[in-house]
Amino acid sequence: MNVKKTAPPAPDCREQLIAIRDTMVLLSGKWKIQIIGWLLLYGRVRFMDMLRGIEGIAAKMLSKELQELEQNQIVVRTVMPTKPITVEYELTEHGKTLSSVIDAISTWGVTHRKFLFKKS
Amino acid sequence: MNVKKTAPPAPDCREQLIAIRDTMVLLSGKWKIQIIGWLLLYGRVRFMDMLRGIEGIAAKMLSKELQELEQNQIVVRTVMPTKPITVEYELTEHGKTLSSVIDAISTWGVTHRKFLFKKS
DNA sequence: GAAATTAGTTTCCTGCAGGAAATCAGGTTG
DNA sequence: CAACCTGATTTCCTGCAGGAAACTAATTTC
Repeated sequence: MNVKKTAPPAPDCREQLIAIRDTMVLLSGKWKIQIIGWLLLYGRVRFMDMLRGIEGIAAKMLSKELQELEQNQIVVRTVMPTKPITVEYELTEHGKTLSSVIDAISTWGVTHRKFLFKKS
Repeated sequence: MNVKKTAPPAPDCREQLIAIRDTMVLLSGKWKIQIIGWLLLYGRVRFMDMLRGIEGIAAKMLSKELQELEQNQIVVRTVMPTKPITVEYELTEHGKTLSSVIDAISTWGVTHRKFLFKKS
């Protein structure tokens, strides 16, 4: 009976795992992280610019994802009194704190690409 | 015609957005980030311990997600010559570099919780 | 030899995420 | 008034992600 026991689930670690799950629930959906990345890079952006810029996204999806982000206070929606009405989206102060997450993801993507390159 | 033009998609920003997408493809699936978080916290872990510890996951899912992570060289699988055979999983050196991402996600989750608390 | 444990695999089923296209509604242009 | 732009919303459809449960197979314990 000397099967190596791995560590039991410590309660303090649980919290971190819960925090991870909570975050991922907010960021769930195929497009949310890309949308936030876009907003971090460009600041205040019009709906149509995102629709054209984010490759492959459909209007319904963009609209829906933005609504969810707005509900979670990650994004603010502003209707502009322009000729054809335009709507601009930007990150809230709280939304901007997601830059740490997005940066980490983006940076790791570059790291990973280098890793694959070294191998081949 | 003084509609405020938002920034045009600059090619150098594109790269970052692609890196984000690449990372998220690797981490896609309901359980991968939680699994990696678990491995970061506990190091080398047996299959059954994860199955019991990660709340709600089914054997099929755990097996499948681990296989995908192994294919992407995030995780190593080791069969141990124990009495009932056991299999241990751990992060590769490359997999461990994901800690920057997981930490950011975990930390933000805590930040977000505080943010919600302040509001209420 | 029955029961249990480990690590899966297989099958079957379902919901919903997400895509395509049409529609709407307000405003401007020609 | 027809055409076009904006920012959606609605409908319809499909695939596949993911869950539950049963089964395999090797080894050990009782």
